[in-house]
Amino acid sequence: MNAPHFSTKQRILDSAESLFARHGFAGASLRQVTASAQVNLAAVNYHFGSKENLINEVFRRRLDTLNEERLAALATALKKPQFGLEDVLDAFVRPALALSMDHDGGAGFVRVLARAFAEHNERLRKFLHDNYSHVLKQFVAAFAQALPHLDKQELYWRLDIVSGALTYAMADFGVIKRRPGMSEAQHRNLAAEHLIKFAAAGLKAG
Amino acid sequence: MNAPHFSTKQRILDSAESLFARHGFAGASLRQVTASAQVNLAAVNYHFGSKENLINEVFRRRLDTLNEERLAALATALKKPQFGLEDVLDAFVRPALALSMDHDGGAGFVRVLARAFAEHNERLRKFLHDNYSHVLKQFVAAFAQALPHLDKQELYWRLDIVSGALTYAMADFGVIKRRPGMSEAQHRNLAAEHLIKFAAAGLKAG
DNA sequence: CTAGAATTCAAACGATCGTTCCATGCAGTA
DNA sequence: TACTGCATGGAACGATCGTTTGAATTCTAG
Repeated sequence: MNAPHFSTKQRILDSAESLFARHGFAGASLRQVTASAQVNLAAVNYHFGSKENLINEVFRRRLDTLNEERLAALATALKKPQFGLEDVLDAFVRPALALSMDHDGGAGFVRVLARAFAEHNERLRKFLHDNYSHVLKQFVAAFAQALPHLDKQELYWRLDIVSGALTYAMADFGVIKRRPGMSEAQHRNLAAEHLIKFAAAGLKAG
Repeated sequence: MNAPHFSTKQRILDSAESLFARHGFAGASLRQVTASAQVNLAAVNYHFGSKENLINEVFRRRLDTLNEERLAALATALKKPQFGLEDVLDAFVRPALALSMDHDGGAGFVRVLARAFAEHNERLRKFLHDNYSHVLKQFVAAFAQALPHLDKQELYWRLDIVSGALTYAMADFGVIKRRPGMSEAQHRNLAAEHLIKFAAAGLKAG
């Protein structure tokens, strides 16, 4: 399935991402992963140490760039003389949406992300918190600035719903068929508009 | 953990629900389930035939009554001279929200439900479709009536986001602490209002 | 009370899990 | 050419998986 001219590590990561998306972290075995990647079984423990560490690296590979893109987009949005809620949401949604429509595996990763949400795995949450909590913090601050009428507890509560909804929606993006005669870029823009409009309306409501 | 004066089947279902919520369907073994239920390992295959059938029965036990309550609430809402979007959403959300705040295991089941959403398991989806598609149909018809300005494709698209968002939100309800000095019933009502307001705003937006 | 059905039990089945070991292949260096 | 390092190979480790078996036990109807 995977071309042999990529490195062993990369092919393992690609196969792991795809199989974790389809069968979950516990449901996909290292034998399935290495068979799909066409590498030896022992290669996983040689290159990654353990299955759990492989899971972490699957996340790190995508989240490093994804969160950089998000922070860059947020910084751009904050430079606007008067930025609004939609600008903050756009900075959060659009990079992930682009990833979810990526052809070389990114779509699978967003489904892995949705699984991680549902898992509530303690070690996985610790890993994500240790590595990416600064991103969440900056966005919470920006949301608080754009939604001054919400107290902190109410804001957290609504952001929790929004992030869950967005993750779920983006994970299903591969399933939803786009209208005939519409390019993929158009479809992505339309989807982003819907998501942002939807989330903004919910956040502002009340 | 489980009182021994309940039937073997019921104790297995209780333990399975709790462990599936915490570790997933593949992650929770039948040995963990039967140990927690304090029954013999073979009891699962004796009473349920297989692990997969046990999973189905975990869903059936809660969804039978949950969907009955939803349909009853929807029928009541439709009797109103002019029902609105919020009434339909209320009929959908409130029974599930009550379950998610139930003390005897219902809270765990909603997390199981969120997992099923993320799983995209084919056999599980078939089971849910075979048993409860008529409920979804009635709600879609009611939503279409309350949102006449949305075409069918747009409605499906938004309902997909809404149901995913609501499931995620309700699954996390156990985590969110209620304000001090507020009764649980008050907290549930407040949460229902927030969810409905949030979902309604998103559905009506644009 | 007893025969027969229903249930529980300990034990084991083969399969598969993550992990480990050690030999082998293959660079680049002295 | 011999040595050294990393990388890969096949094979096996002990543990655990879902499932099955057959005997022991409990329940129930006549």
